[in-house]
Amino acid sequence: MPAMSLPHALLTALVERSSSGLELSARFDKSIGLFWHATHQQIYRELAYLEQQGWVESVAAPAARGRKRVYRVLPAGRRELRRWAGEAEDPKPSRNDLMLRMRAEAAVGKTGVGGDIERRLKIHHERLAQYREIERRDFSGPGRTRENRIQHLILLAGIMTQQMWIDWSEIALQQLREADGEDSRDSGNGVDRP
Amino acid sequence: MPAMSLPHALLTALVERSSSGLELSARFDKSIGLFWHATHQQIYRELAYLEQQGWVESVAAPAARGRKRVYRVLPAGRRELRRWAGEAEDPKPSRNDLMLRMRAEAAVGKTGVGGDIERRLKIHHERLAQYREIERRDFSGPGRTRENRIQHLILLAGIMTQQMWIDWSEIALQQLREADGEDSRDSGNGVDRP
DNA sequence: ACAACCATGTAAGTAGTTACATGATTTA
DNA sequence: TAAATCATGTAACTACTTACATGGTTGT
Repeated sequence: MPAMSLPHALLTALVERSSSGLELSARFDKSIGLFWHATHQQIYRELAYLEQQGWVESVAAPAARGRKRVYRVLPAGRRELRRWAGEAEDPKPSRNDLMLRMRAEAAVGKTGVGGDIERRLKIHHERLAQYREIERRDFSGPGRTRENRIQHLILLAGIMTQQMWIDWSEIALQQLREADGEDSRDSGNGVDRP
Repeated sequence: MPAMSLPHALLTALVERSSSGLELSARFDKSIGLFWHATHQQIYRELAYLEQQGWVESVAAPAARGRKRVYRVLPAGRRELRRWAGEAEDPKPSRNDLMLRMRAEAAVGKTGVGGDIERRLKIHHERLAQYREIERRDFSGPGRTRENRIQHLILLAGIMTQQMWIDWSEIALQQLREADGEDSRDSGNGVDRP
């Protein structure tokens, strides 16, 4: 059986709250968006699939505008979600194009990849600040329910990921500066590996 | 213009050493494999594309078996690789299905996701040990060339990633055990956030 | 001559992205 | 009544995966 992550991610979001496609699309980026992304086109396609499987039902939104439809999870959908969540799967090597560019730089010489690392460093700092703010807002009191703890753990994974790339970027920039410096003069600075 | 990461990853691997498709496929997993994966089917397809672009040329392997062809990067390929490596691109939120399953567990109750975290913890430990071994073998002397430093940085990113998931997994398992414990009795253990 | 393996591929399907189309409601 | 924006979709494409096919070489 294939992985089918996206349909189950949507099922989860709909268990948390029944929504229309566009509402889902907006909520998706803010919550699950830390570790998965989907465009609205994909979401509409998958919603049709969920309904065809009998996992959700949809009704035209009452007293609402246009063609809006609200999707609601059915018991069969909850069962399916529980089944899927218990499945085991190996962690996939995450694709990272920066690492490919690094390797290309190693192979063919200076290409300016350092500039991109600086750009990304800023982005990771911004995201970290955002996540810390969410943590302060939603997970600082003694909320202690199982659900609350798990959601905090997911956010924590996001925080740790951003922090890791910040640490790595700073080491990388320092190493690249040093390598460039040694080309001209001044070799022998104290450099320690992390 | 699309990202086109895979063709450029292959170009990089071929700059490092001219190879046949199957050799590439094997080398790929060991080096670039930390941050990208590709099946041999994909690789053959992309090799045909690289040749069609005039970035590589291939010759029937001399004194070799069967239909084996060896691919070699042309000057235009090097130029293209340098151009691509200097491009800027935002870090993509890495897709992580475990985080989806966590969120599903938060939404519909206990599903046994903890068992999978334990399984993954072992896998991350194994990978970390492997990477540390590579580090010891290939990057422990004072190799100090720019190329050597960059390749070490890529490996370092792999090491830091594994370490991060080990740290996270241990926190997560502890939190899940606590949440389960508090359901029955014994609430109030000293728990600190990292 | 047969098994094991080296080497390259085709076909079909799943997943994700980009560009564009369409109509309905609200706001200026 | 025009612009903005809400809401849902289609079409075409790129990227990746899984299953299978085919022929050549080496070892027994």
